[in-house]
Amino acid sequence: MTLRVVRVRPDLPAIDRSFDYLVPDAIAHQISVGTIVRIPLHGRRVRGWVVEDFVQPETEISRILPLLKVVGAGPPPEILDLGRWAARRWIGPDVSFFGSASPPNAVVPNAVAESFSGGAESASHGSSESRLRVIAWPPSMDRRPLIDGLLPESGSSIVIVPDVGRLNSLIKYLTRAGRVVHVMHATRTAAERTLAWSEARKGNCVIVGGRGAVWAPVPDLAAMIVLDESDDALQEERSPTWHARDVAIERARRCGVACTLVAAIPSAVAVSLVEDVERPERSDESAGWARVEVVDLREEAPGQGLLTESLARALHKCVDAGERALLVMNRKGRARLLACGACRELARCEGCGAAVVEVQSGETSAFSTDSSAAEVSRSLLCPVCSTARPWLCAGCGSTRLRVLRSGVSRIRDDLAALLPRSRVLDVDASTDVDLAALREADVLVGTEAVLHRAPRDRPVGLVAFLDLDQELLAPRHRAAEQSATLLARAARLLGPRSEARRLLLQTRLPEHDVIRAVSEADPSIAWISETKRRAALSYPPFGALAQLRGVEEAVAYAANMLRALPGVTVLGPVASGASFECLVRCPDSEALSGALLAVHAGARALGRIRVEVDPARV
DNA sequence: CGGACAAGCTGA
DNA sequence: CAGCTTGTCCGG
Repeated sequence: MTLRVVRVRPDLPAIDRSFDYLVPDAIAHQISVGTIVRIPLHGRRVRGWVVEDFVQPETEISRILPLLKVVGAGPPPEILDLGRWAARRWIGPDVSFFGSASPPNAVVPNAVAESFSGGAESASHGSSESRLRVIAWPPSMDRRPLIDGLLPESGSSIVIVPDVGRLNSLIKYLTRAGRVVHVMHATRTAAERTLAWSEARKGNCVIVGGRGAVWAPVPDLAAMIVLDESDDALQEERSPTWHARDVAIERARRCGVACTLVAAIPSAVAVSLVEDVERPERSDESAGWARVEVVDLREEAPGQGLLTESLARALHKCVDAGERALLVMNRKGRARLLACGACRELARCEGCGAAVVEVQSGETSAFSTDSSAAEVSRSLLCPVCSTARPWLCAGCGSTRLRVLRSGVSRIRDDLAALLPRSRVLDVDASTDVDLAALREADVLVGTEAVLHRAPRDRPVGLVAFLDLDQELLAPRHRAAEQSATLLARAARLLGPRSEARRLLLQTRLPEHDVIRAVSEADPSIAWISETKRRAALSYPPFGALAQLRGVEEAVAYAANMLRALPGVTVLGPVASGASFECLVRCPDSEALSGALLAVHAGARALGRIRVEVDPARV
């Protein structure tokens, strides 16, 4: 009788290798590739994944220890492979992907006889429909029938949805259509996610979830659908910065099944993957976008700040109709930049010279129904060195300070004055505002979080971006696409085109292609111009980007090594706060992975380097 | 990662 | 030279 030996990858990201273990007879029937086990390693007991079965051990059999126990079922072999692909693509440890593909709690493993013997996925359920489609679907056009139509009758499908808010109506719809739906979403409890994972393993179902759902262990994948494909929520923020859209495309390709990407304004990456972007009939398309009103800030009377005449008019109309208004503004706090009304001196810190900001004592209530702001005591604070200063000009001593740039809470007060009978509430992602308070509010003002947090109890009659240029011109290469996604989300809240409801955009760039695309209900204007821009810069999809960050020596060393490689362009390193960073560009992501992996091992000796492939900022 | 063991710094 | 820090190695 020969001893059964398995190769196990320990769940220790810093260890870049696997180890062999003996399989005790008592648990032999529960072990297969993917099974999560507990192993003894260097005096510790750690979790790991069986990555190979029936191996010929490399070390003497006498030194091999037995597995301690079976923790539970893990990802099927083909998902481990997909995880390895992602690990290379985004330069991360394979175990971080194995973790994403595993249930949060233990799942009883199948007996070996039951388990789907390898390649179940490769037995294509999608038949000849193995193709990639990109659909530009207007934000307010019901996409549920579209999705239902994309789901094959047999086999399992995975639907990735970044926007949790839309999840429930989709689930209800599909369930009513007779589908067996399981939800795999980070907002669910561990027990619920574990249950969905083990149900997915049985196949013949529809998995609906956030980005983590691309790893669902369905054995009979037949269709992959990614909704709001251009939404940044599909990308993991922490390294490895994997993107669910790209994993979905790869998984579908490997299984030979159809993959469909849907977005109001598809990303340049998505558009580059297909011959033609599919769109609804022109009349349906324009009906699916809210009416847009562009306010050219250059033509507005000076001194009124962001509360323009047009905005005031739209607000009154919305509030009078009993509908809710959402105002988006990405500057936090009160006045961010002040100047003396008498001598025009910029209000700066006497210590370090940084621009001081306005703070108020006794600033508490989220509601403000009056605007007796004069009675609130105001002072100045340096955001750099925290030096406080009284509310007066350092140059001439005048107390008449003029606001050059105002923040959310300042606008909230001005709105309260403009709409004395309405409740104005400011919202941001950090503060906890309870649902009751949100429901009572007639006007919500804050960062883009207002678009996510607005309750659905009342129709939204107005969404206004007070300073859209903040988004359009943000110093990130994806700024235009991010703005487009934001505008599409706003348009969705407003519903189909109607005379009354509108999307109001305040800007100094009324001719910007993202604004034109939205106001003309023609998303191609945005993706064509974005594609041109990317091509000119050799940015994705016309090249691959990564950002390296870490201590100076390590980044400098890596940058020099990379520069020496053919086809690699390196910008930097430059100091960024306490650390250093550089930008690496390659003709394609395979070349980028190859270059980074070649350098990574050597650079690690000099100190930790954080690698961000497809960085969202920069 | 985290323990083991080796080589380096300090102090009375 | 004990006693502690810092570095390098390695795991079945």
